[in-house]
Amino acid sequence: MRKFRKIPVIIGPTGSGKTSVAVEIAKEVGGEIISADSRAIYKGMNIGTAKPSAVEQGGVPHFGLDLVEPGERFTVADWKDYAEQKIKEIEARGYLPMVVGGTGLYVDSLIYNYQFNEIVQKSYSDRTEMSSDFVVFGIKWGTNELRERLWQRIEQMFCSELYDETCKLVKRYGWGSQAMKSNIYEYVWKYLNGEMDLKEAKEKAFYRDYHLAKRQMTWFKRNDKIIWLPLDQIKPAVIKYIQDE
RNA sequence: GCUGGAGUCGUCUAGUGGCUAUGACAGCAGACUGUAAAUCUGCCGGGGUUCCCCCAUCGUAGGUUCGAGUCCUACCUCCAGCA
Repeated sequence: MRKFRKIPVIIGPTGSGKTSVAVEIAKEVGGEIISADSRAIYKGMNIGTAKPSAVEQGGVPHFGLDLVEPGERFTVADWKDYAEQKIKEIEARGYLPMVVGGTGLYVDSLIYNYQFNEIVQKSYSDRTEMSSDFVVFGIKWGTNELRERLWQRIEQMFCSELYDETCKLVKRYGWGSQAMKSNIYEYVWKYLNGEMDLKEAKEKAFYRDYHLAKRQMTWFKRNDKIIWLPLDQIKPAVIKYIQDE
């Protein structure tokens, strides 16, 4: 059994290509993926959250998907406990845990070992050094390239499967939960109801995505230990890092 | 060609004689340790010594007025209707 010294973490804004590159790496090094994504935890939200499909998972075990129903309470603290548990389990089986996702708060709760015992307002400046158990790789894109990718993704997403998914979600959960309101489902629904034309719905969905990507980048900028690389250099860099250990 | 309507920031928009030209979207930057794809903040005509100061600005050019985005005249552009 091989013992890895550090757990690779792959982060990046939405639409940066985390999922596919992580799966490729996992296949080569015997990895299993823990998703750090606050939307992928919800059952029934698949296309609209760009959750990796069975095909996209490519046989690599994924954790952190479909944990709760929309509207159910699931906090950072819950996610941190879950992720730590999974890391132990995966390592016990002799595989490499990989943390992959764009929810900065989730990732930081793990790599900075946030304590949630008591509810105290803390800030970024209060936190301690990043844990040496992890190495963080960030997928870097130029503004225009990322915008183009996000737009392409929106164009592909708007299809009958997404419409079906939206209708099911609305019927089952309504609009009460934050999970529903925060997504592109709102615009899909308005389009389906004739409140927006297709162009407008896609535009709004795109802006929501892009704004999210910007906020994610603002968050990640605080961590100067992140190794930023273009998408096509992530895989070789991560594999080299693992093999050199 | 005639008649009517309209031209305000990248886009849409408020404004009908009075202090500093609204608001939204987009854009930029930032905060954020218990639902974070959430929530929240600043900038957003140009320049500077940036809690302040200077200059510019509502299609263009004039005019009326103490004072004009607002009223008047001409011209330009767009839209609608009539020819």
